[in-house]
Amino acid sequence: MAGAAPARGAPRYTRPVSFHLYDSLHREIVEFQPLQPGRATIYVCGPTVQSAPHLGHMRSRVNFDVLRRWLQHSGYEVTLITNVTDIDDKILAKAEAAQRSWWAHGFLFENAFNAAYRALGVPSATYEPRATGHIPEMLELIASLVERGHAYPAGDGSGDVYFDVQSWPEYGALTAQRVADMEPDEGADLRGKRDPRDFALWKGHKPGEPSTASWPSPWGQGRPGWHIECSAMAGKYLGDTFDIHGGGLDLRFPHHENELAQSRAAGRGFARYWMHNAWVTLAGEKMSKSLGNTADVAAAVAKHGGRAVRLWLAGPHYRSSIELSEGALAEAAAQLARIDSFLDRAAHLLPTGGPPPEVSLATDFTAAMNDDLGTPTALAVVFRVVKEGNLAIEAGDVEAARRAYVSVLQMVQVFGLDPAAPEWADASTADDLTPVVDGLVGALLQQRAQARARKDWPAADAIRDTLATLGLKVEDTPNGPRWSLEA
RNA sequence: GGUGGAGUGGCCGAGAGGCGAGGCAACGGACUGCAAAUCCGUGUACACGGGUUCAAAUCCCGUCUCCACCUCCA
Repeated sequence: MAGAAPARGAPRYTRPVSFHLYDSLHREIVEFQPLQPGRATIYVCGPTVQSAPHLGHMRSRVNFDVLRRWLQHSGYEVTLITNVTDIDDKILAKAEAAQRSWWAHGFLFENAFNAAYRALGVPSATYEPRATGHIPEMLELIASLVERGHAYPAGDGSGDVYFDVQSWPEYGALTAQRVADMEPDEGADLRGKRDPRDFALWKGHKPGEPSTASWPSPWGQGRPGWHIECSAMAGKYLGDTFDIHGGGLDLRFPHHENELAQSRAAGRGFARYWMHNAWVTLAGEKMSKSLGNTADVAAAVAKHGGRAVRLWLAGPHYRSSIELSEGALAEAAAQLARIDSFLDRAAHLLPTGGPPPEVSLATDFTAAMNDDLGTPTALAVVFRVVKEGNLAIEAGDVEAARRAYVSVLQMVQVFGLDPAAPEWADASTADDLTPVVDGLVGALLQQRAQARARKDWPAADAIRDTLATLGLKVEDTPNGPRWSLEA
């Protein structure tokens, strides 16, 4: 559990009736009180589209998707913005190495990220703005900072513009650091900075860089720095002040610290709450591009299924790091199979055409989710109701089984794991073939039934084994045999 | 040097002073032609050493080990 935020201790409350979250700026669990009643505005930092997504990237997106779903389920109208950083040093460098234009390179990986999100059942955000589409908003913000004395053009004529860290006393607030204590960049080239900790708002165009990667500005041709992008886009789509800013814990410094400083120095309220998810580790170390210990999303999805990978990501608490292993993914798949198995069994009990029973969300599930997205406890509630439902089925209590079915379905929807939800439609590509397969399997199962009727067990088992080798699982139930596709 | 976390049974993973979250695996049982699924039962876990307390995994002190951020990173 390395990497989690401070203890969730001290002042506790029992059974929060409204959403509470751990605000990483103030380092405590607080009640979520939106700027506008009934509305929640959220900005989550998206990827720099420089290379292929890995499982670590997915953690943030899945967790904030669960947050979005939970707030929606709680009655909020949620506006979620996730940006695409489609211009930066690495994109330029990697595009050149790959002999592609920087925008083609960026779009290639933007698509790859989107495909990965879809594979894990994460729908689009409300808007997903690209940095390059918001240069005017960034220039406006930079101009405002220069005007207020918090930014200055570099002294070396490079055309860079820097944020003046010393001019902003609150700098370091998000990460509880004092500027003086920060590790000095030893021997670093100041490049016209007043202080080595000053960061670039605007980067002057350099010879050799593609001219298409530069835009005119009052300080000359150039392109935006990374941090200013998020401030500008958050401001454009959510306003000067919005509710929640999210992202991975590793973005806290410098990215979020810088966003916070420059936005507030420009007179904006910016985010009212900050949420940071912990990361995915591999052999105890953080998964990251620079370490090279990344794991491919597509491979995990192909092996275990997107829903299992999603459950693996969403099951543990978002502020705990999670270790990637085959065993952990397989276990998530097993957990999912238990839930699905119940849903499958209980679905048959629902009256066709009639309205499903009205069931309110389990109160302890609600309490767990309201307590800073307590997904582990919430998941335990899911399993409890699954068991209750299974017992009801065994006891022939159809009404109780139906209620459990609806209850589990509701909870699973909050996790984004409803097997019937549209985001998983692609996963079951067998759908249009199902009638055909059903007919063929049905014919075989009839033969098996005949064999069983004359107690010809070897023949019956042979049919079952044949189907098993094709990936079809046959189970005998009191209501006759059922078959399903093995995951 | 500064900042912030983590160490829980075979495994994963919650909890945060007093009834062993939950899941996976394992073993026994019920059901089944055999399975599968399901249900029932089986565990005396909280890094180490002290301390506080009627009671400590949870609070305090100390120790060890691990991870992260301060440079691009979800």
